Amino acid sequence: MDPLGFEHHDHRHCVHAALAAAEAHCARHRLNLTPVRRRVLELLLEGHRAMGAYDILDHLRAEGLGAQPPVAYRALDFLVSHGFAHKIERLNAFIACTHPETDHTPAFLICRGCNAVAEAHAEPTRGMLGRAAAEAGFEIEQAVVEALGRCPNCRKAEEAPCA
Amino acid sequence: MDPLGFEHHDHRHCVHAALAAAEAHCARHRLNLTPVRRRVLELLLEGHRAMGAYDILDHLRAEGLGAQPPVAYRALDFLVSHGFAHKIERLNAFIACTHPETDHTPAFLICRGCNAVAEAHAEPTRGMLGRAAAEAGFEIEQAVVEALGRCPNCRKAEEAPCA
DNA sequence: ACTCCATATGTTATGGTATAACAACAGTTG
DNA sequence: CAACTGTTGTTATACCATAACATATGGAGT
Repeated sequence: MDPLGFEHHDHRHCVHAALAAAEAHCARHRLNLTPVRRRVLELLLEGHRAMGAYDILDHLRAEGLGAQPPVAYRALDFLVSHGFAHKIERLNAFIACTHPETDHTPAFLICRGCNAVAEAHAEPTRGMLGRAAAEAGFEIEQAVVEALGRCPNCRKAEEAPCA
Repeated sequence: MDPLGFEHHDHRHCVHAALAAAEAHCARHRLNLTPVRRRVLELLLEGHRAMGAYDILDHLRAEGLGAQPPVAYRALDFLVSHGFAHKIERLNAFIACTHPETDHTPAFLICRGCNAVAEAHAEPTRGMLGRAAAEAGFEIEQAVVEALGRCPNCRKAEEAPCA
């Protein structure tokens, strides 16, 4: 397990840092990072991959933080709507944001081998799509950009099947 | 109802033309455009918008063409895998392709006012996303590009609330 | 004609994702 | 304290999708 940038890194550290950043952000913006919401963000950060709402719910249940789907979905809605997490439409799953604070339109690279997800940056209002939208008189408010393919690790594994 | 390019057009004609084109393509490529598959494509073309699998299924049922979900899903799988239709991940719905034959990576403009969907063309392997993927060593095989926003008609309606 | 095989359809059952609707409670503001 | 806002808890249900197996249908080869 070493997704996101498809590289290894100090995971323990990044979880804590992201959590602290989220807390600071919420304090600054008068947002209520309740125990459930905080824990869901932590779970997403720890998992460091796309997780289904019911995966999350299983953890919450085990910890006595809520037993019904709406509990998980509400926490996820909060995180997504404030930019702490994103939904991967293609997977019906959620993932912690790797650069919150930064105003960004996320794009995802989803590996079909290991399901790792890396977050990149897109500018949907530019390029061909932006031009097409402008021509059609369409106002883009939000965009889902998800590329499916194979991450470097899985490509390597396929070329050199030494396992 | 006048989606796709967000403009009015001779709908009757485009349904027939698209259906004829699909038939020709299937004949040429030895694909089996069975009654169910043909009818599902026709429904998508007639509806001219994103339709859920169960919407489709309701029609099929009413026409005695199949009563269970797999019937609809299988026909949709066929159409999608041969490029006659696309799945809109964001809506969990399907839409007829507006330019089959052409080899293309579809991108969609989805209006949150009227749910109309226009199909544009994207080149995910270029631009920022392509660069990010190349840097990460990620090989893009397929891409989902879906922009949400407001179509010209709904924008107009909002500015001049004369209804 | 008959068997074999591939493809397509039919059906049952189930699994996975998501939300509506309402009840209860906490904090805070006037 | 009363009214309000926001959060959580719970029930119930709706919606989306597929696994698994049974049944047909239509060639290809003999």
